[in-house]
Amino acid sequence: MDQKHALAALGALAQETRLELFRLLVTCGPQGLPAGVIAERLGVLPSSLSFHLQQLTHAGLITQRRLSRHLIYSADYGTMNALLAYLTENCCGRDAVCAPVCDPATGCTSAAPKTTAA
Amino acid sequence: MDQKHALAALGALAQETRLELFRLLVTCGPQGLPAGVIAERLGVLPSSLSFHLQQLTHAGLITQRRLSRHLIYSADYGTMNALLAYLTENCCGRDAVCAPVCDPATGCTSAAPKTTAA
DNA sequence: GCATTATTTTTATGTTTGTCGAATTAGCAG
DNA sequence: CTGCTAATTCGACAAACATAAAAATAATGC
Repeated sequence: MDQKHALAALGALAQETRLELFRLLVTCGPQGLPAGVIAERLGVLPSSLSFHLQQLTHAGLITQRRLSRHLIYSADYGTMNALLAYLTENCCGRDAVCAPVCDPATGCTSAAPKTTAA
Repeated sequence: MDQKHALAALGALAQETRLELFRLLVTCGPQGLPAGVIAERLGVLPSSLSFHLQQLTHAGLITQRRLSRHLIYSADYGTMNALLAYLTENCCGRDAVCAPVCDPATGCTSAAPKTTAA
């Protein structure tokens, strides 16, 4: 992740509706939610939601897929992890990065795997 | 961290100068840097820098202390960690939080210690 | 007290951003 | 093709934001 992408991601998250929306999708995992359900849950007009979904999508924080008439949105954990890594890069003057790794496949583990060595 | 504070932090970071500034301070550790040095390094006018320092301070991402005539700014790792935790809360539908822990005292370790020692 | 350096506050301006309602595209069923 | 639902795009307006120059505050040393 470079500065440009980090700024896009941070800018996308720095808004009430979008932050709620992203956190909602984060808890839903790769399964995601259709736009209509999201609009209802957040209590936001469809046109507004569409605007915010676009911002998050453009920032790479969420992805879209179609299921019949519905558009399903889900969080992009890769971008999320990259953003966290960018923010914590070289923290405390070290070469290390104290970033988490949220991987829905492995069940949301932190940076250091407990048993399986890389 | 609640939504209000998270929004303040994200909004503060969602700006080129401030993101650079924060990352600079993150790499400097608790020691921090005086405002003048930061202004020179980032190539921004003192008045602009002051504005951005205020935004970051108000968001709780950095702290200020005086050293003679200089005002020294340093990153607030506690707020940073809280923000990362907020973003990753209940990820993948679990109760867990895959948040990192950046602690300058212990050397910026991730949630799980890097070596075998617990 | 007065000059000097370090930093902040103020004021003004141009740009970006969020919201809402209406119109539009997209897919599906009869 | 017509109707129906799901979601997006468009257009206009108010609000929030970043920037720069100038004035003001704060601490230090003579």
